[in-house]
Amino acid sequence: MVADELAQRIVAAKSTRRATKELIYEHALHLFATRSYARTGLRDIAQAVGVEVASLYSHISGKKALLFDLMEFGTRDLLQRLQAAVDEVDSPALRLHALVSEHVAINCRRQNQTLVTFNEIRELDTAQREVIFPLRDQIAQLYLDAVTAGIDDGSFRPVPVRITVNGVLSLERGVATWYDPTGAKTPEEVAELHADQALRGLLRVELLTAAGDRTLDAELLRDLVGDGSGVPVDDAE
Amino acid sequence: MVADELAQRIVAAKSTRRATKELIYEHALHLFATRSYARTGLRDIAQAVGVEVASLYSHISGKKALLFDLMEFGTRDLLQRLQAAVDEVDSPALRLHALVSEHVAINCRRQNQTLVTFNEIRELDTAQREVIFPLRDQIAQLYLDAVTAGIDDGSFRPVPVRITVNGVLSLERGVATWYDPTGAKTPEEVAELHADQALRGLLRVELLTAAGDRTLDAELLRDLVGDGSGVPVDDAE
DNA sequence: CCTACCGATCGGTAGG
DNA sequence: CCTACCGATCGGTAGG
Repeated sequence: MVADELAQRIVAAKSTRRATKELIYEHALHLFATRSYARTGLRDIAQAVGVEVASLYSHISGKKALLFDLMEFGTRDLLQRLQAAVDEVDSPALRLHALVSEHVAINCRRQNQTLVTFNEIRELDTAQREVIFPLRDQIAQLYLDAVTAGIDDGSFRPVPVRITVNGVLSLERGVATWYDPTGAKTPEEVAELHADQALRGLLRVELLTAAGDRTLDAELLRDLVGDGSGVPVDDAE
Repeated sequence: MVADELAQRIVAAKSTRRATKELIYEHALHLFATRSYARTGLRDIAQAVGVEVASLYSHISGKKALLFDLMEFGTRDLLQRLQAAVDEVDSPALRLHALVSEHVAINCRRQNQTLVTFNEIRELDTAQREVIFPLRDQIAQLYLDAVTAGIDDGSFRPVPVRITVNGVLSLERGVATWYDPTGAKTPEEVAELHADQALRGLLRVELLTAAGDRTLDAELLRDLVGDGSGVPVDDAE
């Protein structure tokens, strides 16, 4: 090939550089989620994007780094959204409700992200996992804090905190495995259902009695436990 | 090698044939669970067992068939145990309680089995999956029946059945990812906690009011909803 | 971004 | 159950 042709190619490459990099990450996420990381070759990703394998290396440093980037971005983003969801919520019950409904909705909307993040963690090397695990711990801590505070202020039963939180997190992850975006339920509806279910397992019975069989949404919860700025209302209804 | 030596080897092989086959399945399950199917080579399994790769083929027909056998056995065994657990239980609430506590205890005791069964399903080919999926469907059906019957007889709230069951099954699977057999809780304790949590999310509030904050074990449930052989006791306590 | 290519690994087989 | 070996695939690189 003559020099001009090469120059031309490089110019063309640069003008679509950002788009190509995004395409790589998009298709990689999709393939990793549906076929698994191990069963997805760089050749599959290159083909989906429409380039040769060697060309991938102007955008990524390797297959494992590609997986790591996807997992790190997804986990960081999730943490930030959950932190934002509980940011100015004082009442523990309302905080847990916000965590569960936000988390479930995210796991519905970004199924592939969730699936890859949890199915492929073993593929990372130790150094990479040492970045992801603290992020996960921070997410779990939001839940641990909410449940602990809820027990302390008397809105939750005195459950074993760690196991309960593990249960809630498992429930949320599971959503990514079965949620059907073409089905009847919206992410928000699934979120509300799971939040209701989780809260009912935790709230003290006196509060549940006041709620009856109505859905435990944020508004009803605020009536039941107060908004954290004053005395809990335990004779609502 | 002379004929005598070969004969000797074959005799030695036959006398430990059963033991070797079991060793292969044991080590394969352990390696698949900890390192994943894709990252486990037949060489790893052979080394763990203490034979050469080629020798594996007198016991198994291939790597994928080995995975399939493990998954099929585990799933069939689980189905049978769950069926036995609900066999002569009439009350829907008691049936769900039996399902959850038996299932959670099994997933604690056989973590590797559970992890492999759910993490590696994508590695099977279509024909193999067509054996496993109906078994899973039968397991899910036990839950669907219990929840539906519980709504019909008035012990459960009118929840969306499918989503609720998906939630319970996710919760149970999750146990295999975090349960620590060297930790403080026995499988039975974890089982009882999760069964309590699940039942509280489902029972109608009048029944919960009668239960108060006591653990919803089988005995208490029988008092609350009856044993299915008579009229539900809804004014217990 | 492409052509051409490589070393390593892997599941599996032949034959005894 | 072992020795010896193979074809296929894969992540990745050199060089333009």
